[in-house]
Amino acid sequence: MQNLRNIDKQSLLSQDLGELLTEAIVQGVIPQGSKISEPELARRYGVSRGPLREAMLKLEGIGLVERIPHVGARVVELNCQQLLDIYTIREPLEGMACRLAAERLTQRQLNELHDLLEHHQQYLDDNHGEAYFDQQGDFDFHYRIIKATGNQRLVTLLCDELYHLLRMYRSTSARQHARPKRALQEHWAIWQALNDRDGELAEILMRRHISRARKVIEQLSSPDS
Amino acid sequence: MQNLRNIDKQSLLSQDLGELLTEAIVQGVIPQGSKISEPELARRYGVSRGPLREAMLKLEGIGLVERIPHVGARVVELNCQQLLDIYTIREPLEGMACRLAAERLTQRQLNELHDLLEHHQQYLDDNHGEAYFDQQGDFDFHYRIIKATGNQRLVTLLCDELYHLLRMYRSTSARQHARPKRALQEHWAIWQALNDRDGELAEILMRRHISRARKVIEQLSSPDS
DNA sequence: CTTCAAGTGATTGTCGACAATCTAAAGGTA
DNA sequence: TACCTTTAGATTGTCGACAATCACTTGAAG
Repeated sequence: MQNLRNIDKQSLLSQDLGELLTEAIVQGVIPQGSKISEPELARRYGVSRGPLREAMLKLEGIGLVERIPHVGARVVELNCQQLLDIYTIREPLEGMACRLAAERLTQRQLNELHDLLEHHQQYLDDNHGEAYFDQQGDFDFHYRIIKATGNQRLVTLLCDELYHLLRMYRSTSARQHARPKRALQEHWAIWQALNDRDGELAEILMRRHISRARKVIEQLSSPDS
Repeated sequence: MQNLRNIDKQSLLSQDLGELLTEAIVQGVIPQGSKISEPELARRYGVSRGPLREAMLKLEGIGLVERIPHVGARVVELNCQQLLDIYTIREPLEGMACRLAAERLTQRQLNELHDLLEHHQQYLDDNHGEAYFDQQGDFDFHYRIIKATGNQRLVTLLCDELYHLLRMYRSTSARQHARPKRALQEHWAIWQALNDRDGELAEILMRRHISRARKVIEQLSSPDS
């Protein structure tokens, strides 16, 4: 496990550690709510506590861990309310991203999006229950639209921060993406609007897409309706 | 300057340093684009490089400095495009915040908002050109609405991250808040909608409020219109 | 004069160690 | 038994030092 010492170019130990720990947390290898012991992790990865602490700082910034002074760091426990909060933020932001993307996506990017959806479609039609690719394809679609806005800060905010938490939730929650086919249909509709350069419609469709997903979570959290 | 060693309770050196440096950068004491030397700052504040590096990591997370491996950290240079990007993000987010706040603000909070605006109004009427308080009051208004949503992640995102950059811009750019009275009028209109529990209108007004401010910046960046 | 190479100085990244603080077990008292 | 104090252990926060890398000067060749 401790083959970290990358002879590679200028890769920083703290940076590599950050990515490694992010994956470990997101995929549930380090479970939610578990305490993170600096000496233990440092031994496990064969590094000093310095770079590890710096990596933890980064994870705290993303919101994957919570640190309490003189006590230590724990992996966050993502309850339903926090997840709903994330969707509340995503809805207007990604809606806006769609509107901008409708203006700025190149024809080549639109074609690539089309291929992505077809690829995704085929996977679902073949009835691979493989949640991994489904999730990958789902996120990829959203990522590309967000990046197409050209708003670097928006990209960082959504892709580098919030989406880690979503991936974590989907990895650790037993039920994975309750409605993959319906979601893909909605992606197709969004793509159509983008391809028509209809930003207004694309925004509405994306907002509904996220809003529907949010409602599914809402019902899970309060099944007394 | 180096009276950092707080005998206070459990204040972390890295944490205090982070807040201190944030203020220094936001207020322009450390100018935009300037290089940040770890040994120099460490000497100046009488601390080791460890906590200082951790503070820098935090600042990088906020977006106040940029770090390049093996080279060092620089204070970001906020060009107009990046500022526009921030407003692009704020518009839908704070609009949404207003809609939620219209439902969740208590009467007491609404009254406090009212007092805040009256206080602000008086300052402007007395023709204090004091940009500082104007800015303070402006931000306060937005802060309170955002916090009223109860969405902690939204609060962190806007108040703890994006708003530092705005404060930095207003402190360092010569022209400060070109239209304080007009902006206050818009705040009053928003308050009115909030007080009427008209979330839909409050959202629209807030979006326009931010959109107008964005247009002012847009014209500054490209005066050839 | 320009351009490239080597060398020097400073800065960054990483490490191990020590002090301050917290956690938990042991023991004593009501 | 319940509760508080003490104490031992471990963990976190901070420090100073060393190795790796970069920036800049010096010098030489074309």
